[in-house]
Amino acid sequence: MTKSDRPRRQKVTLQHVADAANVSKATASLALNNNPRISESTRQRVLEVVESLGYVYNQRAASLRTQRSYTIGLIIKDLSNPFNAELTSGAESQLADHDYSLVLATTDDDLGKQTRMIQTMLERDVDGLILAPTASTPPAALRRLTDYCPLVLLTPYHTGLDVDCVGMDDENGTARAVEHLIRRGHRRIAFVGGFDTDLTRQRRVRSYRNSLQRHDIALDPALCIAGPVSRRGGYDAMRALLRMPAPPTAAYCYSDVIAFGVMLGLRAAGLEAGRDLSLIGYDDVPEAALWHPSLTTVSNDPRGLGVNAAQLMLRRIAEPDLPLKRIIMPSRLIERDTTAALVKEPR
Amino acid sequence: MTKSDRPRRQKVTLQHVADAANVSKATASLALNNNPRISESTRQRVLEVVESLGYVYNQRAASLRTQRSYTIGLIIKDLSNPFNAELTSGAESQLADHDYSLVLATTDDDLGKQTRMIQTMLERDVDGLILAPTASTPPAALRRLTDYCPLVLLTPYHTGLDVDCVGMDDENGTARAVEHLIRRGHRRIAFVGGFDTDLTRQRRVRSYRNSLQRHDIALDPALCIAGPVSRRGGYDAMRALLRMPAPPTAAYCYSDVIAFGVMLGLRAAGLEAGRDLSLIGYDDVPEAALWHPSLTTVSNDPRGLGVNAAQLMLRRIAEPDLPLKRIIMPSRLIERDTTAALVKEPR
DNA sequence: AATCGCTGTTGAATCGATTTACTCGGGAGG
DNA sequence: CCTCCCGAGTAAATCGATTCAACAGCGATT
Repeated sequence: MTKSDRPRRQKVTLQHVADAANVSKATASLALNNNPRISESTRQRVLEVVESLGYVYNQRAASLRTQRSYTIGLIIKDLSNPFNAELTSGAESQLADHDYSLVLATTDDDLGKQTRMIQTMLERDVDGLILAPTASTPPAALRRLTDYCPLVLLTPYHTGLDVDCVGMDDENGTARAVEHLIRRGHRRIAFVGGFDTDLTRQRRVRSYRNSLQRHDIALDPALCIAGPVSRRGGYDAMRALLRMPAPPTAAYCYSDVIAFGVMLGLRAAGLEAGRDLSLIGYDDVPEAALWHPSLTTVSNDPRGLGVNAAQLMLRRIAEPDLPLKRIIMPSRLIERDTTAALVKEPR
Repeated sequence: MTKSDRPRRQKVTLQHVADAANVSKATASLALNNNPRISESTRQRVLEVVESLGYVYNQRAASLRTQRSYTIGLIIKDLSNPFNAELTSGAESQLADHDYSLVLATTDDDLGKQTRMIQTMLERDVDGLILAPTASTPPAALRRLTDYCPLVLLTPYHTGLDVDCVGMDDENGTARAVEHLIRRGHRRIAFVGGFDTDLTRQRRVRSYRNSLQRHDIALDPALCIAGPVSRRGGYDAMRALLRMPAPPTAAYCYSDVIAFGVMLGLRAAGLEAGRDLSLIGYDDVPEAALWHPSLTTVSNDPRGLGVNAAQLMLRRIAEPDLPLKRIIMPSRLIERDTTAALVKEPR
């Protein structure tokens, strides 16, 4: 048996509907669009024919005339990352609520692939593009892009471009975490994980340094460790830190997964987070609450990020002349057991 | 400052390109499509003009004539689930490799929303639809759908329809897990988590029962516990099991997250998985290897599932008359610490 | 009876590409 | 010298909708 046994049905067009309902194509179109100039009886007749013929509206054909595709492109680095999956999920449901479809593409953080995907999106004629640009994206390319379609960037980074942005508040989230540690009496606080090419990390490191300096704590470059964003990365970093002559008493990690690795590294040395070292992660992934001991972390709302990006895009499409908007999503510190009082509260 | 300061540029069409290159629209089109009838010098001239005017090809307009949109729809239940995120990621990259775009929609496992999303996809005129149908989907609806576009179902369930399918091998995965426990001497083996409306769970429960019967172990319905797919669900189920007069000595869980809950439930009673109860999960999520003790689990390849679904769709589009194909992805058992020998190996 | 206004409908142009059938000038073959 | 063919290019139809100016009826007004 092959699929050809039952051939695909011939496509039913508006012309067929019009013929069957004994009206013109124009009338059929207006009827389906609930135009008040069409009488109720005619509209009903058209609707009945639509039903009986199994007509499906061809948005693609219509968009040629209307110049709107009701389609938004989303370009992210990858979907394997739960953060991005949540973000995408939020954007998708927000768009679906407004009858827009989501076209998805990933770049694997590769500029060449990003360029190709942007091109594809423009050829697909999306009504707007939501883009998480790779770090190496030249600002000129983004500016040029705004000539072709509305753009929303997923970054809090102020590029000096007049482009709508939605991003996380890395600065404040970091400041809150580091100051929490300082308030508990810590002076030697490590920053663990991530690579310096990452814009998000650059922002967090900057804020980490500022917080220390605000409290007159000398910076020790050796306490800022770069490495892969994985458990392994955290594990290795912790082992290295423990070999130092004066190991840190607290660590602030670029992400929760790194923090988990740090905890494993500690445990391998017979130490425990919370008791022997205060630890804070970033992201508040579900395991953070369930790990033992539970992880203090900075909470993000990736889904909210996606929702906001989609909302902003829809607003921009509806009112192109609205002033620029830059949304920074707040972060908050979730206090759990890895920062239970190690050193007594001062005073 | 408002966005209107720099107005969007007027769209450049093929007609503009043709005019600027002093050729007809037809010639311009043929040149861009590398048609051999167009001389090399003319082709070059057209390409130069394309570059200088910043022309972008309008796939949407072209598709009206060619009847191909180079777009595939993917409808899943939700993206928050890492399994689905991986699946989507696999499908997207496979499609991108063949210059197809992915249009994504989610149903939240709601039949009404699924119906609406299918309708939207058809209106968007996708070249094919990959669908993870909700359990309550009437087979007739799926059959009707095949009249409108090529369809690939994400399910191993044999619906009796002549539709291409890609699914996981729940039966074998389950059999392997349960027989592993039986071989280690267990007789009272619980099945934990999920609800009976879920087709995947139905298949696993069936296989679980078959395995027990094959080894002449009497079924105890009280050992099969339904509940939410969450840590909480696993926790509550385990507490209930421990209150039984004769608690099970092993548990097979519908998913890893449930297994994590079971471990927490055990721990709350002063017991430990691996030592006091053998435990197997399903999915092999990344934490499974890192939890303490590490979790024995059935490994799936969700990304491979997505890749296969996309491949099958592309093949179907290329050769509509190919025989039906039903791909079952193999599962394998990953042995870790939660099934370390509790009872001595028999013999 | 001529005019007006109103309602409901329609013919035709349009969106931006593809594709078919045709033109045109020049060289090969008889 | 006439025909035929060939290579290079083009005019026009087409895909399936939207949209607007125009237009039939028809009852009411003058």
